Order: sequence, then C-alpha cells, then structure tokens
Amino acid sequence: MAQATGPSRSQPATLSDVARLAGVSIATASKALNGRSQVRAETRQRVIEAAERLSFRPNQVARGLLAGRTGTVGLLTSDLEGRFSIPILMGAEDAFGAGEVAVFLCDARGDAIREQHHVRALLGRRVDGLIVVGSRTDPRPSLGRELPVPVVYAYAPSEDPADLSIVPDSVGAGRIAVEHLLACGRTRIAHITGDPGYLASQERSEGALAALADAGLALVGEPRFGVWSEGWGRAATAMLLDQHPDVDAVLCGSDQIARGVMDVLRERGHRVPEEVAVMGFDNWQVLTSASRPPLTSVDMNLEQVGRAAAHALFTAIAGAQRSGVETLPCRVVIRGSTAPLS
Amino acid sequence: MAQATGPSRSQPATLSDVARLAGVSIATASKALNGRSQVRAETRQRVIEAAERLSFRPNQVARGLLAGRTGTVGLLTSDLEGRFSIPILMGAEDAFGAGEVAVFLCDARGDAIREQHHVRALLGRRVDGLIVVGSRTDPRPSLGRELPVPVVYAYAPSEDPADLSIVPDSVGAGRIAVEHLLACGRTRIAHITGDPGYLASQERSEGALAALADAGLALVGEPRFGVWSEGWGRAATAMLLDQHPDVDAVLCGSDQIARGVMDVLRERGHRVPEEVAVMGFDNWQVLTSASRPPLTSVDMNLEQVGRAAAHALFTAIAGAQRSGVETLPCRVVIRGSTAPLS
DNA sequence: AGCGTCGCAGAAAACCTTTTCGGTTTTGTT
DNA sequence: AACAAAACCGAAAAGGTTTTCTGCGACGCT
Repeated sequence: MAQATGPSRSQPATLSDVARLAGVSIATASKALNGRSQVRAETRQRVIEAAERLSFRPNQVARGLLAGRTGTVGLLTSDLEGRFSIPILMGAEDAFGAGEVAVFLCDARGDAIREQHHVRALLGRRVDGLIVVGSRTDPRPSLGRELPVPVVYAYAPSEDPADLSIVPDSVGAGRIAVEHLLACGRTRIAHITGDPGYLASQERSEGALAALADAGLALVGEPRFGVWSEGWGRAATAMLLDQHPDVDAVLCGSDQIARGVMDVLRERGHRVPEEVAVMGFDNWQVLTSASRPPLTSVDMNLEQVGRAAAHALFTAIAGAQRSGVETLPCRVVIRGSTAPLS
Repeated sequence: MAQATGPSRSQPATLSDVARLAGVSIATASKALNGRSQVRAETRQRVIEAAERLSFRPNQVARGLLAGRTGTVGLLTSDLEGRFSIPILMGAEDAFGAGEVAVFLCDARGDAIREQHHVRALLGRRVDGLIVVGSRTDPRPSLGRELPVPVVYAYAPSEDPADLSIVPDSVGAGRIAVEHLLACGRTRIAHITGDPGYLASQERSEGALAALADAGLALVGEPRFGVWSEGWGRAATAMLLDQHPDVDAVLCGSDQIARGVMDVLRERGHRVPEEVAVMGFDNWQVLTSASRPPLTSVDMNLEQVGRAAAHALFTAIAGAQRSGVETLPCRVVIRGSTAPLS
C-alpha cells in the first residue's frame, strides 16, 4: 500500500523558462502574457505558445510580493459546526471566487485565544482583508482598530461602531412573519421561541409584536421563551393549548421549535394549516421539508449576507471603508404549514 | 454611514526596519529571530526587542517565495452545502492549523469546470498540496497524476488506485450496526435505507447482511431501498408493519429515514425501544437528539477522516506518498432508541 | 611574534514577477 | 538620403526573507 516513490513532481515552469523557449527576454515574456502593448503581435504569439507548451502558470506568490497585495482574504469563523456559518461562508466564497481572490479558512471554535492566533497568522500571510463570521447575532468584541487591513463582520456585528458589520434584519424578520400570518387571516397568534439570552430571539419577538400592534392586535398570551429545541416546542405547545385552545397560528422562534409544535398539534388533533398555521425561522431545509406539512419559514438570506460582506470587504480594500451596522432583509418562504383561513 | 477615510493602514514593519532599529544587518536580524546560532546573545536580545517594538511579523509570502514551499494547502470541496463536507473540513482545518499550515477553501459546487478552475488557481498560488472532499462515498474522477503537488481524496475516493483516498468504512459500519442490534437480543431485523444508487447504501447493507449471516440469521424481508428522506422512512415502515408485524428492530440507512420510521412506529403504537429498536446512520445531532426517544446512530467519524487526510497530505508533502484507498472505522453512538430486549 | 581557530557580523545571491527606462530597430516623411 | 517618430525589446530594480560565504577581530597555542 505504501510506496515511497511519488510522481516526478517536476518544478512548475517559470517565466524565464518560457522566455528562453520563446527566445526573448523575461521582460518581454511578461509583457506578452499580460497583454501589455509594447510587444509585436508575432512575438507575443511565440511567447504564448511557449507558455502553453510548458503549461506555465504565473507564480502568484511572487506577484503578491511585488504588488504588495496578495489577492487573498481571511475568513475567520467562530464556529464552523453551527449551521449559520456555512451559508455565509458559501456566499463569501462565491463572491470572492469570481474575483480571483482566494480565501483562507480559519475556525476559532469560539476561543478568543485561537482567534487571536489565527489573526496573527493571517496577517503574516499578508491577506488583503478579513471577514469575521459569528455564530449568533449578538455583538462581539472588535478585533481592534489598529489592524493593517480592513475587516468586515458578518452575522455577529462588532461592538465597535467604527467597524463595518453586515447582519440580517431580525426585527424585520419578525415583522414579515407576522404580516404573512395576518395576510392568511390569522388573528389569534401565539409565539413560542428560544433562548431569551439570544439577541435574535429578542429582536424577532420585537418585530413580531410591532407588526401585531400596527394591526391593532396583540399576541395570544405572552411570548414563550425557552430553548432552541423540538422538546421545548412540544412542551410549550402543550401548555399553550391548555390555556388558549382557540389559537389559530403559532409563530415559532426556529424551525426546530416549529417541528415540536407541529408534532404536538397533530397528536392533539389540531389540523395544520386549516385550524392552526405554523411558521418557523431559519428555513433549515432538512426540517422544513420533512415536516408534515412542509414548514413555512423565514429565511435569513445568509448567503446574501456572505456575499454582501465579501463585496464590502472588496470595496474597503479598494479604499472606500464604510462603518456601522448594515442590515439585510429576510424573506418568507411559504410552504404547506400556512394557508389562508378558509 | 459611509466614510472615506479608513484607519492609517501603515505598512507592516519589515526585517530591514528591525535591523535598522537594532543597529545590525538584515542577515543578522534574520538569524537572531530564527534562533540560528551565529549571533551573540546580547545582539540577539537587541534584535528581539526591536522586533517586539515594531510588532514585526515575518512576511510569509516572501518566505514562501524563497523556500519554494508556501505552507498552504487547498481544500477543494465539491459541495459545501451537504452536511458531510463540514466535519471533514473541520478535522482537516484542525490538523493543519496546529501545524502552521493555512488552508485555502474552494467550493466547486459539484461542477467539474469550476473544480478545474480552482485547481489551476490553487496551483498558481503554489499550494503545497490538495485535499479533495467529495459529497458522497462513490468514487470520483482523479485530478490526474501529472499534478505538481500531492493530492489526498477524502470521503469520495479517487477512481485511480494510484491516488491516496481516505474514506469511512461503510461496510464495517453496517456490520457494527447489526452487531449492536444483535447484542440487544434482536433477531427479527428489518432494513430500510436510501437511494440504491449511492455506494454508501449498498455497502452499509452489505455489511449488515454479512453480520447477520455470521450470526446465522437473515433480514426480515428484503432491504428496502428508496430515498434519503423522512417521508420514505414513514412509507416504508407502514408497508413493513403490514407485512411483518413481528419485527423487533429496524436498521435505517440514515437518521432522516430513522425519524420517519420512529414517527410511524409511535403512531401505530409500537413502543421504541421496548418492542422495536431503531438505528440510524450519520449521527446527525439535530435529528438524533430531537427524536423520541433519542436515536442510536452510527457515526462515520468524519472529523477523523479529515484529520487523517490532512495528516496523510502532510507526510506526502514531506516525500512519503502513499496510495490506494484507506478506510477508517465508524462507531455506534448508543442512545435511547435501542436497548436490550427485556 | 606568528599562526590557526573560533565566534560573530555583513554582503550578496536567490526566489519569481512586474515595471520603468534606456537603447535599438523599423517606419514614415520630406 | 536624412531625419523624426514610433515601435519594439532587454537590462535592471524592486518586493522581503533566508542562506551561504567572506571578512574581521579576538583568542589560544607554539
């Protein structure tokens, strides 16, 4: 199984190899390949063919050293495991990939020491900028103002207003969720949500209550905070039905909670969506599409957040640094668990 | 909100800055900081203090250019969205992070063209090696033997046996699953699994059948292939109970299927685990811990796969290239859905 | 005193590319 | 044919670091 001899691993061709083969100087070869104008068409052709023959790829390391910009950025996540980082990361990778920028991935695993270590390593590699991705929307400590490269915070905003942060609009998310339920003709809406220590749950509730107030309505009972789990969804629903059997919609703080809610509703014989509409947050595919019926949910557009952060970093690298917290809208994805009251 | 003036963005200190401040030559400064021996202790101290004062970080780009090794690797995933890539990626990132190696993340999104493009870009950046992470365990085309750097395939093995691939032991996974059920005293075991077009489902079944045969038993009915969804789990369970109401265990091809199975079992009044034990595969936390009771599942140790791939790449870069497909064992994580038959 | 040795510091080359600038050839014009 | 202008090519520097090699002073030994 183990064999000592790998493939030949010949060194990649360099520009001077190309120049030698084409019979020109290094300078001319460079100009020919980069489309600079001071090269005769016929010479350029010869160089291009030589480069082709040697399958020459310019050494980006040397180029970076010379230019002072490496065309790389650091993506610093605090928690890869959590499912929120991934779409953001995908969006950022997508936005950069198109622009010929390469992304260093670092996972600090929620540890400030490790984060600091990664920042130093990335700066040593002369990244052109950093994106810091948090695992929740609560503000987090800034990396500091003295960094030699621009930084954009995504999902978790920086505590320092001088930094630029891109976050989903959690208040707006709560608002559009309720507006959708109202549009379905629901008026007796309950709210079961997660850990009150999360800013996300607070803001979503706030938006939901505001939208209800705008419509001259109030929640059925108080918002029920708990934990982000199906178990809590089940327990809270049992209590809710005991106290308010006439509820016609439940707005849940997450898709997990919503699944628990729907399970208990079904077990107790309440039909969804005919009698009770159910909505979740996060639009987590594996949960929304597997539930019965499929779950209407609010999508935070996290890929969009990632793309926007990448774009903002791009312009910051170009010199136009913004600051403050910028929010991006969320969207309702309608599935079978909500429908107009017939 | 937008402000044109960013922070000062002073250029990072260079080695010659340090040398000047310490009153020595660049060469001496380099030697002092790198612990080479040809420097007087007192001089070394002076250089170190100067570096400290300027918060000097050696430019890894320049270092990489000179050394011919950049201390970077490319991590090429075919599908970041899929949940299998992430743990592998975490394991690899973890293994490399400790070794001062930085990871370029590229997501090809299942597109061969994009993959090729990323490979070229990574080679242009002179990565020292590549890890290719697939989204399923079916063999995939090799990147080719002519690459200038070593490559390790993780999860999805390369079709070329000259390449090195690290994959979970799916056959063994099926085997240990059945062995666990047998240890629980179950003898009438059914098998509901996913898409037969996936090698994973075939191999898990194969292992399961082999373990049963070793015990002188056979499956209850044939393996039931379908799709990787809760819906299929529910449908298949309904059929299964109609045909074989005396089943005492169901081995499911994934946690999603298992959840569907358990839902129908509960709805039909079969108690889990007292009457019927249920097992899944993948050990997907959000599903296993939310189900009632919590689901016993086979974990593929994907972080381990990632770490092993990183380690193998490391040794390959050092010159000891292995080849072939190496499998890593899976493990049973026991939760409430399986228990000894009383 | 002369010689070899040792310890320490510095000059310079190397890594690969881009760009500037000077030099040479060609073209066009009279 | 002579000259100006344009077109083309190459030498060299720059970017930051490591390493090798040379040089220099001090020290020990005969």
